[in-house]
Amino acid sequence: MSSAPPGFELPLRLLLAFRSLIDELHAELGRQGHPDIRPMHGFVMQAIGPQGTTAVDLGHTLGVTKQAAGKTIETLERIGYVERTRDPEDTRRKIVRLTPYGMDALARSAQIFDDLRARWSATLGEDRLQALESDLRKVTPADLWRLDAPGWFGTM
Amino acid sequence: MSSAPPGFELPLRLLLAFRSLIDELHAELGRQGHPDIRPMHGFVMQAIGPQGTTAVDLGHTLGVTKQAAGKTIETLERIGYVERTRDPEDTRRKIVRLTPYGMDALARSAQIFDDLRARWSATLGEDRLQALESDLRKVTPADLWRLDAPGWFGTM
DNA sequence: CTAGATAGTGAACCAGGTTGTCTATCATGT
DNA sequence: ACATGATAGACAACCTGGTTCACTATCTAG
Repeated sequence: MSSAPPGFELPLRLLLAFRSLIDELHAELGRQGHPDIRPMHGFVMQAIGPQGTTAVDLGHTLGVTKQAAGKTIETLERIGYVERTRDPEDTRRKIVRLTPYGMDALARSAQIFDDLRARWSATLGEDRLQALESDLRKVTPADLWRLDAPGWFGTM
Repeated sequence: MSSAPPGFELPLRLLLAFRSLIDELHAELGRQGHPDIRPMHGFVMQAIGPQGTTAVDLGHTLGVTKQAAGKTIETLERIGYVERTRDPEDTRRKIVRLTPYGMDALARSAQIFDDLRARWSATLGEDRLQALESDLRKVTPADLWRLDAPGWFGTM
């Protein structure tokens, strides 16, 4: 039986790999006119999506409380990535929508992630990369968004 | 050319995979007498190692300020995982060492990580898992510890 | 023996999470 | 028609784990 590395290397490599993608994303986003965006903003905007959402829904999607979602929305609003409007159908609700600036960030993120994936593909070979993705799918939950990403590392 | 998934799936899967390992580690650690330990504590204790360190060194290893390292050490001391003694060679320095309780947590973590890796190996096949690890090594920095793990997601 | 570097600490601040509480609005059953 | 309960959002107080700035104590070198 060939020697397996110590088990603790695996999680570290996964985190490091994640980090390196995110770091490169944000370095590139900074160069492309989005210097103030931070990792969780990208995830949150991805979760908001083009059609908008509400604080409660967003909290539900991300697995955080509505208050936390509300704070994050406030921040994103302050830096110009989203805007809130009252829902005329239900005046309790406020619809959170990406601004054109936010849409731009989201589109650029998608492009940059594709480019980064292409770089990995060039390094590892597309077949190996697809195998890696396929393997990761086998060991992770189906729902991509329930990652409780914002702050989970600090609080759990 | 066969269809590649959108690039943003990859980082999410990496994070999710990391999370799931860490969550299972801590669920198991909780069952084995370490209910208060939290994700970053494991990393920090791993970084402290059996021979001990100092706040400045630890901060350097983890990529955070010495003050942040000091706070974390304080927390670990409070819950009994490390202890600090003055260095007789240089009375400015305080050597941080794992207590037997801390050693126990570290040993159990290592065992649990090995078990979790074995589970992945059973799910994916040992060859695929080794391929995955090898691929991750190709796209991550060599130094396993420079992950700025504690809180990095919140602050960057 | 003084000047500069280094170890640790404290204070003030920030981000992002939590729980608990409150108001406004919607929806429903009598 | 209206009281009751559920829901959306906001506010406050608090926790963690980061940051910077400032300070003391100690070591090291010229």
